[in-house]
Amino acid sequence: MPQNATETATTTHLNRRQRLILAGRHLFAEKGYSAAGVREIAAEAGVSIGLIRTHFGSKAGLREEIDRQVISQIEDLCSRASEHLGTEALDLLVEDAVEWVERERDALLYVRAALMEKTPGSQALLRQLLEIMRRFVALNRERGLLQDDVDEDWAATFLVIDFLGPAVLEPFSEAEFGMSMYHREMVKRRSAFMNRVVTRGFMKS
Amino acid sequence: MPQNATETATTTHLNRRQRLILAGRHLFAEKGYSAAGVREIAAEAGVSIGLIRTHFGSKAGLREEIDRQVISQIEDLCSRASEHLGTEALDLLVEDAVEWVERERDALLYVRAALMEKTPGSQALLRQLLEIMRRFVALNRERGLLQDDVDEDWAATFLVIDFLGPAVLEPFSEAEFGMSMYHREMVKRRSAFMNRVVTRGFMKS
DNA sequence: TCGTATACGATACGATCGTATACAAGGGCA
DNA sequence: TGCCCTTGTATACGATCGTATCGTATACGA
Repeated sequence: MPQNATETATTTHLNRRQRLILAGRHLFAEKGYSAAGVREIAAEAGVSIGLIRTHFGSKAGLREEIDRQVISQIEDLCSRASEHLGTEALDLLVEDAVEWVERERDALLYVRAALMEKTPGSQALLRQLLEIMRRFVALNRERGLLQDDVDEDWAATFLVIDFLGPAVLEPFSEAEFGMSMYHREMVKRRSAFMNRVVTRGFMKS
Repeated sequence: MPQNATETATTTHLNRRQRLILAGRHLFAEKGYSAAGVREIAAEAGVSIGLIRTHFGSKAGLREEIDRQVISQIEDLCSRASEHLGTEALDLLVEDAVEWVERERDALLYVRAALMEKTPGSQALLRQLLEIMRRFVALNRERGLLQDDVDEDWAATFLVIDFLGPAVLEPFSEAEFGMSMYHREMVKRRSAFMNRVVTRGFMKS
């Protein structure tokens, strides 16, 4: 039943399916997979429960589809930054990430929630982040932008943690810092600090 | 009904109550609050479901009690490190944390899970961590161990993220790194890397 | 225009959820 | 001894969970 006559069958299909994905992503991110019910998701999407079964087979199938879409977004997000080098690339990644978070806040919070529950999707997501950061570190070493005797594995892990950290803190950010971790002002300060840390540190030896 | 005649009423009480707390902590950490059922918790503790109501009023009450105990443990953990200065204190914190994780692995994973769900308990926990790191940074500044023009708020946040990061990655660690994040070898490398980062960074400017 | 496949909604089903109730055993005290 | 409070188990209750089923509406090819 198209909502208006101009919609074709195909767009209606995609719309309902996509509405379910967006609603699921939002509620999984907000309350966690277990706490978010299929009725709630269907209600938020404005469709009936049965559609989840039709399109995704089950609640778990819906999650898998959401995982695919979000992982794809992260790939796009990081591909641009990985073409650059040095702290400039990190700045670029932060910049893109901020733009992405403003546009798709639910996707970020979904990543956060997914990492909390150990699923094949979250494992894939983390592996991908690690891979990206490892390539970044290796590339910088080849170009001589790395200091001597750096533990490259840990450098990559460090970058992953630094990327995920703000997302983990985000739900508490308003209460603790008075604004989102991805607020312009916050990002500017964080970016400046991290830039300094990776090049000079902040403590005397 | 004591399980054996040598147990007094009091120790039986404490044992059953504490067994519920330990089982709840374990299952909340493993599957998340929503996915862990009261029957499952009671079964793991080896008591009947009704005891949760008797001792904690409800499932939520049980969580609050677990929160209190875990927060108290974190307090103890950090109090020793906060009496020291410089990178030495960080090493000390890492050392204590490792010993604590080996002893109370569930507690760490519970912290991780609690941070994923935004509850009063998790908010309190994060606030406490931030407070500890802020004091640490301020103390180091007073003693002249901080470099000039450091954004102290972000330095504290950075330390919190660095403290929580390994816990967040822990469930994936075996698959990605072949060992726990808190394995001796892992800790040694991480400690060395972080020590270097906070004093010199790892990239050329 | 008819036939068929698909999209969709309404509703029913069985399982499991957290909680409430009923009741038993034992300790402390009058 | 009689009473009460605590600790504890067993079980029942209503709600909600995810899923299955079925009827119908729509789209599209012959």
